[in-house]
Order: sequence, then C-alpha cells, then structure tokens
Amino acid sequence: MTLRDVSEASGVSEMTVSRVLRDKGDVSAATRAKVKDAAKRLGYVPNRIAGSLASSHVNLIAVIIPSLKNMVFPEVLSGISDGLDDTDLQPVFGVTEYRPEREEKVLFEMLSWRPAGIIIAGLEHSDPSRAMLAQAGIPVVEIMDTDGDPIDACVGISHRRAGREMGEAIVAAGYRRIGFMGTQMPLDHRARKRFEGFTRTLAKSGIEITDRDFYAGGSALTKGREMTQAMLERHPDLDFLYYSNDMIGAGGLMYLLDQGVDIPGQIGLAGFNGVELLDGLPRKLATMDACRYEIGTRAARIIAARVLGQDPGEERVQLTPRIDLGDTLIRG
Amino acid sequence: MTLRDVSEASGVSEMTVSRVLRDKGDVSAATRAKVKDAAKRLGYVPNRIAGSLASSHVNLIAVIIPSLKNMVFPEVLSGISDGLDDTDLQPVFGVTEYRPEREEKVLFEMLSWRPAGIIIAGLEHSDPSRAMLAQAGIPVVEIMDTDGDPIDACVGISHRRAGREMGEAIVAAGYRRIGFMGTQMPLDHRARKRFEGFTRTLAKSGIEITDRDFYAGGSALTKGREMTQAMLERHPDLDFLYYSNDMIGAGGLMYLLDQGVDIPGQIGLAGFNGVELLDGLPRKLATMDACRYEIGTRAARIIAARVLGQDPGEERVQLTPRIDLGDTLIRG
DNA sequence: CCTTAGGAGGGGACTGCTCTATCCAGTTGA
DNA sequence: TCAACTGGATAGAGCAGTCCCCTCCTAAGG
Repeated sequence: MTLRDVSEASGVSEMTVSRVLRDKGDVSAATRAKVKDAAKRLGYVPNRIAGSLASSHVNLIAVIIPSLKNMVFPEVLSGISDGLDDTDLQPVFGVTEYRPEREEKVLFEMLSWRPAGIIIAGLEHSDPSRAMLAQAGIPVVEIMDTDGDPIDACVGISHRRAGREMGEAIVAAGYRRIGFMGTQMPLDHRARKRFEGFTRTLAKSGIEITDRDFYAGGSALTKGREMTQAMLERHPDLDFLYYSNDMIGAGGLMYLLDQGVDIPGQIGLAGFNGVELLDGLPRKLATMDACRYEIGTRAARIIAARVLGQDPGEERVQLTPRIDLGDTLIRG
Repeated sequence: MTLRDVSEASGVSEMTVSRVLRDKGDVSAATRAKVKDAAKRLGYVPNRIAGSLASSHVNLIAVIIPSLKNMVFPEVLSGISDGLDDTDLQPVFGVTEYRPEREEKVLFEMLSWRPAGIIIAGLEHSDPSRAMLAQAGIPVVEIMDTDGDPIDACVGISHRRAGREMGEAIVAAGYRRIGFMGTQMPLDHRARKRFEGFTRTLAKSGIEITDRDFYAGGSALTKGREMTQAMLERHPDLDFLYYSNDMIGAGGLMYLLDQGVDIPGQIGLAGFNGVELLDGLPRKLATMDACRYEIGTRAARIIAARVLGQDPGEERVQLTPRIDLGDTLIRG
C-alpha cells in the first residue's frame, strides 16, 4: 500500500497524492476530494520512513529518562507531551535505568532515527554519550538538574540548592540531631547533590549528620517504615529525619504516627519532590517541589521553538523549587 | 555522515562497511577492525530510516496506553520493556488519555513508522482504529482486558470476573449495605466492566448498591477521603465501601482510621490493583492484583515470538488476578 | 607440480517510498 | 496577445540493504 496505489485508485499522479496528503502546494478542491476519498477507502497510511528519508525531516523528539517506576518521570513526560501538543512533534521515550551504558545504548538507538531534538535527564553523561549529543547537530535540552555544564540548553532546578534550603529550614527550626535516609543509587546524581548541599549547609552551622541509611528495591513506603524504626533504635535521640524522597518519608511518617511520636515537636520530618500523594496523609510531610511538570513543558517549548526556527528565549532555565513546611517541620 | 564517509575513511566499499556494522556476512578481522575504527573515529551513527526503508524491517514495537499518570501503566511498560530485552525489538510508547480520537491519531502516527508489532490497551476501539489494526498486517496484542473479541492476540484479566469475585467475597463476609466509589471515566471500559460484574453479583444475592459516587481529577488520596466522608454522611449505615482503585481506597481508609471507625468490623473496604503502596499503610487494604507486570511481559513475548517467526504459544491469555483480603475485609 | 573446486572476502547495481526541485500545459485577465 | 498563475507531471535524491557477481587464496586430487 503506497502512494502509487492511491494515485492509481484516484487517477492522478503520485506527486499530487503526496501534496494532498501533506496539505502542501496547490491542488484543486475536486482533485483533493478524490484523493482523500481514495486514501480513506484504501486505508492508506503514509510511510514516514520513506517520507523522512526523502525530506530529511523527522518529527520525533527523543526523550531519555532514568526510570518509569518513580512517578517523577511520568510527570515530566506529561509536561513534555503537553508542551509539544500544538506542534506536530512527537515525543519518543527511552529508559536508562540509571545506567550509563544503557544510556549510551538508548541514545545511540534514538539518534539512529535522526530525531529533530533530544530531551535528556541529567547533566552527567559518559564521554561517548556527550560526544554523540554534541555531534548530533540537533537541539539538546538537559533537564531536571542545573548544577553543572549543559551541552546545549538546560531546564531544571539546582539540587544542591534544594538540599541547602531544606538544611537551612531545619537548622532554623532548631533541630540538631539529624538522620538522613535515601536510595542506594550512586548513579542518581540529583539525590547525591541534594545530599551534598544538605550536609554542607549543616556543616556551616557546625552540625554533622548523626546517622544515614540507604535502601534499594522494595516498596518505598514499607522501606520508609523499616528504616525509620531501625534508625531510631540506633539513635533514639534523633530529632529530625530527612528523606531523599517523599515516599520513604511518608512511610516514616506513618511509622512515627503509629508509635505516637509527637511530630514535629519531638521529631521533625522532611522529604523531597512534592508528590501529590502527600495531600491525603494524616499529617502533611514537609517537602520541596521539584517542578516536574513545568520542567517538561519548558523543555518542550525550547525544543519546539528551536526546531521550528523560532526564538526559544531563555535556554538555561533554572526553576525555583518551593519549600513546603507542611505539618512536620516547626516554623523556625 | 553516511556509510560513504565511513567507507572513504576506511578505504573499503560501502557494502563492506554495512556488513561490518551489522555483523553480517564474512569480513576479515583486519577489515572489520579498520572499519570499526573509522566509524568510531567519525562518530558515525547509522541511519535507521534509510536502513529500514531498504530492508523493510523495522525493529519498533508500538505500545499504546491510555495514560501515564496512573502507576498501572508504567508497570505494564516495564514488563514490556523487560520482555523485549533479549531481542533487538524496541518499544515506542503512545498515550491516548482515554480518548478514542486520540487513540486513532496516535495509532495512525505509529503505523506510519511501520512498526513490527503493536501492543495496545483494551479491546474497545473505534471502527477506524480497528480497521487500521486489522489491515496493518503485523501482530497485534490487546492487553489488560479479556472481556470481548480481540482482533488478534490478547493478554489480560477479566475485569467482569474481578468485580464478580470481589462481590462474592464481600457478600460471603456478610456485608449488605454497600457503597461504590470510582473515577468519572465513561471511557475507562475496564473500570466499567468491574463495576458491572460487581453489581450483577450483588444482584444475585438480592443486594443493590446503596450509593455510588464518581470523581474526576485531583489527588486520588484526598478525593478518597472527601468522597468517603460525603458518602457516609449521606448513608451512615453503610457497612462496606468498594473503590475502583487502590489510591482512593487508601484515602478512604485513612479517613476512617482518623475517625476511629472499626475496620473491618463496622465498615469493610476494598480497592483494586494491588499497588505496592498499600504495603506501607497502617492497615492493609483488601484488593485484587491486576497482574500488570506479567501482562507486559507476556504480551512482549507473544510479539517477539511472532516477529521472529517462532511459535508464540497461547495467544489468548487470560491471567487470574489474586484477591487479597488484607485487613479490611472480614474472611467470610 | 599443476589443476580445479570451493569458500572467504569484498564489490556493483539496483531497490524501497516519498519528497524536492523543476518543468509543462492550460487558464485567466489585462 | 502575452504575462502570471494554477494544477499537475517528471526526474532525481535520500541512505542503507538485498541480490548477485567477481577475485583470490587454499586445499585436495591427479
């Protein structure tokens, strides 16, 4: 089923059929109708592979993210999808599982389809990946993070600063014996940067983290409970627990409520991400919004503008995450 | 940057370069090394658009799902991704937002890339969509649901049966005044089928739903709280609440625990999906596993086998969801 | 020692399907 | 009558794969 079939069925040249289907060039209304009718009758679906090869235009935007298991990324994808909605650009997703070698592979695969642009999470990439991104000759937007040197454009928040601000709020509130719980992911650079920003800020006030723990796999809520229990058994005198994400934070919160602990009096809590989930918990966990959806839309707008040859405006966008003290952090 | 550039840089024909890069045909180790070296030095990324056009082989599997906002689908995607992992097939995702006209558009877009197979959620499609699927001439696997006539292959669970079994468990446990809460989505056929199976089963025992309510948008957990409160104000004598998904069910559970209601003595609760989240709640919500991950892997295996010309085995797979009574449904 | 078969290594020509660029014929209007 | 369009056709390009062919070397047979 090709242009030829449609052209034969409608009695005009392939050229004319192509023009009708792409709404380009001048074709009389009568011919147009004839062609469209034939195409519909035959169930013709244009072959974009041939089309893209001929025109060297591809309407795909490659989107590379670490994971789908964490709700953070689907939200970014929604933003991208919405930001691209009024263009004919189409996002295509690839998942790296936080592994650099996977990232390389996924990137290579994606580039082999000659997309019109790339949106990729993070600023840390292997040398081959950076080389591919730089050489591709298409707009590249690195998202989520702004602590580092972008290859091209960039939209995100500063995770160092996010960690710092939370640290400041905690110190200001008077907490001093602080425990940290996070995910066991050396390759999650954003979590690492938050942690660094956090500890560095505490250090300025002469405070050192009392305990820390990392987990891998399993239900985040359950892990949050277990880790919190274990940490408090090790250090019953902790007065604050900072979690690297809201899910384990929520688990910790549930555990402490079960135990009848006074929150935020005896122990304060904070997470990160601002997940919607928190709104329904008995006590609202302090957190920090990661601007996920907006990151998606802004990145998409930059890509769209660049691809369509318009002015993309600001190309290094640093969004400001809002801290939300919720009910689990005393106002300092 | 094309095969020609690599061929010129390495001093062999384009043909030989192509063979080296695809690991096909006999090429001496020396030549192979020379070519690979040149390709790497130039940062050559093969053009799959041209490759696919030439070979009429595309390694893409189109995956069409209603939404990314519900964790159900990312889990299915993980399954698909894992199921395809040992092949060179690559999933490509499209999202319909539960809208048939979006589905048509997404399907058309995807088919225009001539994928090797399609995995699509649900059995209900518009006539044009069905026509496209049937005419595409590639394996089609409809997933999530088995209540209906698949176009080709099919992997899922029976949502009617899921509703029925939950209804039976509730009746067996002795509950009689039952309320239902769900999402306001006429186009979520699976939720509808569960509801039908549920009410029909109750009817057999002479029970009619006492109240029902539907919501749209907003945080599911919060909505669950609000709807539960509202429904109990309307009907304080309800003794069971069935939620169409675990998130609103969890919200309801939180509300009732806050209120000090005896669960499951005074009021029983059940949700649907078996989301991981439930494991960390103070009380485990009764639910039913939707086999999300397995649906993904099975669908992927069928597609892979068909595409590779192997025996796909069973092509109409009905999985059996396990009911989990948790702590919120008296054992009947 | 020569012949010959066979295989390994590599090249040439053409193809896939659509789009771009260019060109032509017919029409319209001044 | 000629210029300016309009509707439509023809030719060629885009890049890598398939099919088929050729060359050269090795090894076995006579």
